[in-house]
Amino acid sequence: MADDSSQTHDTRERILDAAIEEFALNGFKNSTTRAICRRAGVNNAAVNYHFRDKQHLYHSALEEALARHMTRWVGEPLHEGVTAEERLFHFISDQLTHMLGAGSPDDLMRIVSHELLDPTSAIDLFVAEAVNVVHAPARAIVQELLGPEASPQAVSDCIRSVLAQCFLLSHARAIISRMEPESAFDERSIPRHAEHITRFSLGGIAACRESLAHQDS
Amino acid sequence: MADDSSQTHDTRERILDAAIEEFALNGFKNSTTRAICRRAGVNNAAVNYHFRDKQHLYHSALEEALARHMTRWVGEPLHEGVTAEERLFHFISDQLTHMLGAGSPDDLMRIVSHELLDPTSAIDLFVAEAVNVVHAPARAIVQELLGPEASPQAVSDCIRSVLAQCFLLSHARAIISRMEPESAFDERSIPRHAEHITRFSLGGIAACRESLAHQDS
Amino acid sequence: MADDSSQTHDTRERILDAAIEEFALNGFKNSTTRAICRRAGVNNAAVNYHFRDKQHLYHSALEEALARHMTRWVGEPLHEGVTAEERLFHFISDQLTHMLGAGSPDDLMRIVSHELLDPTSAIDLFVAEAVNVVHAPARAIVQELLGPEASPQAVSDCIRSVLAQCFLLSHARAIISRMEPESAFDERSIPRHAEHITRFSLGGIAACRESLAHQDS
Amino acid sequence: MADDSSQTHDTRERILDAAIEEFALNGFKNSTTRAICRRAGVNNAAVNYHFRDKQHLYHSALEEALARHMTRWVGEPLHEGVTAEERLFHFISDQLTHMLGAGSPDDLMRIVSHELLDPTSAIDLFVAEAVNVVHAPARAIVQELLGPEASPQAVSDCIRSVLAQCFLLSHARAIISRMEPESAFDERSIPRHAEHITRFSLGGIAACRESLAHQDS
DNA sequence: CATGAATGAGCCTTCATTCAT
DNA sequence: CATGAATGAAGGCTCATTCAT
Repeated sequence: MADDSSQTHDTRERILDAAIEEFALNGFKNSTTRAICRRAGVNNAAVNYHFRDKQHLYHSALEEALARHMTRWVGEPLHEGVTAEERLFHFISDQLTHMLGAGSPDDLMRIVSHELLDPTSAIDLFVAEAVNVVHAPARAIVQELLGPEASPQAVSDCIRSVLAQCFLLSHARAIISRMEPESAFDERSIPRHAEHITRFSLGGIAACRESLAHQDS
Repeated sequence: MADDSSQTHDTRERILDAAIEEFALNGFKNSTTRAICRRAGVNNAAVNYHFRDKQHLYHSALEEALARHMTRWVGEPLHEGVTAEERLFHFISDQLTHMLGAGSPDDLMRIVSHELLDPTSAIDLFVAEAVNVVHAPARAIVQELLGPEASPQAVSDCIRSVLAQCFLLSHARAIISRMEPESAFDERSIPRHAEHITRFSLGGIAACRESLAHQDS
Repeated sequence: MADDSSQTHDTRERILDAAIEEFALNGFKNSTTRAICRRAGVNNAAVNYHFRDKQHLYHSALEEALARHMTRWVGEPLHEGVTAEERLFHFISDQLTHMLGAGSPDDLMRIVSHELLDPTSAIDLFVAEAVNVVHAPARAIVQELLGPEASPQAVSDCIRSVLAQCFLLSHARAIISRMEPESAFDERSIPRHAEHITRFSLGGIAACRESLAHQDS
Repeated sequence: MADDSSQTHDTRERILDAAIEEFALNGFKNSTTRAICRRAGVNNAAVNYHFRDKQHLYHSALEEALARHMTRWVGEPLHEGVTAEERLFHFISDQLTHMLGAGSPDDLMRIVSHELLDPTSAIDLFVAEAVNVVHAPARAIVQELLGPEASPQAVSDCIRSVLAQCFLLSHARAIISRMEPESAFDERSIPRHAEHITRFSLGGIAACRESLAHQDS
């Protein structure tokens, strides 16, 4: 009976779960409320009752997915005295873990990808989140590596270069795994990728720092 | 008769043109044969008559788009005696031009992105093209920069790091332009981005080369 | 307890108020219980709770509207010694006031109009009311004007002719105001219309009286 | 086979027929395209294919109903030398015939009534038709009866009084037949009603003429 | 060779109603 | 006494496809 009541009452929750999965699979327009309701095991009209609209359901689903992502992302602050290089490695590992790790983070990435292809008003949610949760910590690390005189522009360029490498692994998986079947793509390969990206990025940032130094003098 | 055949060819061709643009904009499922036919100025039934199916039209459109892209990508081989650094810069500039440049190349990128999200059998076409047209020249350059002893694995990792930076600019445009409105994103900004990516990548590759050296010894 | 009962009564009453307005505006089928409940500020299920049904609510609303109309229509009996002509003018003015005057009388007219188009069993309520409240006084006046020998048939014909002129102003307002934008249609124009209708009707009744006289002789 | 082809090809026509009947019965909002298509024996999507929209179907149906009405309304011009009184009787008989006569004219009247209760943009069609086909001939007759000095306002008032009596018979049929069951309402009663309305109206117009004369002097 | 006409499936939404609390 | 939650039915519309010509 406890099971029954819990099963009965969280219709809203179940719709959100189903919506996140469905929107991740097919994007906004290609997802159907019917499929979402079927997946959630509720009546078709429930979507309109609880969320007014397919649009509003989408927004609610995005916010929910982001919220879940944030709670999981504890972002354990590194101990004092850790070098910027080590923090960069940690940051990259975190990114890869959240992008490639099993479970719903992948849903969020797919939703982002759909938004990138077909931006709706919801994309602003991601921009805000990206700025606060990803860009801010990255900026601290990269600024330290580039030196205090590095312009915001230069820092942004390097952050993009770092994130791009993480992002590609998640986004182009379909092609990469076809081109290089030998490079495994499961969770166990994350450290290997993190190492390469860190090494490559440290070299890249160092090169940029040198270039800036020459430019100034 | 010449008139008739040219007219016939025109219809098919016009549908293909329209389909490429439409599929690039909206992906496969979100594109409607109606919109394609309206854009092409032909009857709704023409798609089914000439291509049997929406699916078959999609595949034909992809092949056509790829073919056009290949013919345009003459890939003028660089003169002998050019340093690997210069060739890398050229390669990156080419990539950015084809990804960000106005016109149909962007169409192809969008189609690729859609395929990455929702792979169909058509994705193999892109894999083959990526290997032949993009990866092969990149491999030559990076191998030279990494040194002859660098393993294929190491080379692939670096190629990915380079391409990732190009790809992000094209794919995450929607977010980047919202996060950094100051960084222009038109064709004129390509040289600036190419310079940064080249510098960053050269530094990264150098770091990887050093690491390999240490590892070996 | 007094508080509770007044609260209860309030809910039912508020639903009735809202229902009358809504049914007047949109008729039975085009009115939604949702809109009624929203307007009344009560829960959606309240309609079914208090009135079992949309149908039953409709009948209750009609009865309520009629009852309110009756209490308002005190029909102040004219002083003795007033001529039939003056009483006719008064009668016509009354009709126009109740048909065109602002406020709920108009609601009742609209409900009647809807019933005329789509008669339900509720129409009998209106027939009874029309006979008692409208037709009876009119009959007295017209009979006096037509003369005592006038047949009920002749009297009914003339009553219809008089009422028709009043009714048209209320019912065809949408067309008339478009055809003759200059003739104002607010409450202030009632006397002007009443004068014309009275004059026209007196002439018409006189003509009928003459005709009856010729027929008899 | 001739039957089959004629049956097959006039889908548009059959939809229009069904739409006129359905809209006459239920008005615009309460009519469903499904019911119309069922009645017409065609697919649900046929409405959208042939008329784009429920709205556009409505307009097309109105225009068709009006056109049919016009062709039937041959309006045989009266011979010269006919008195205005006789022409008025003819006019009123025509109106009653078209309002009460069997067949589709009733459909048109019901659509008009629905429009009067819930005006849409389509009401302008009726206004135009009313002006041209009904008001213009009536104005000629009434002006002659009222005398050349009668103001347009006075003429309009009398026209309304005449038309109101015709209109009531068609519109309030549901109540009248309940109040006076003895007065038959079929086509055979038209002459009797026409006679009364003519007599009443001639008397009314005469009274107005006298009043105008007094006013002037 | 090509097309106008027609169709069945499916989508999003609204509505009146019911039920458990 | 009253309500939030949930539902089945239905409605307008779009889409890819087929068919007769």
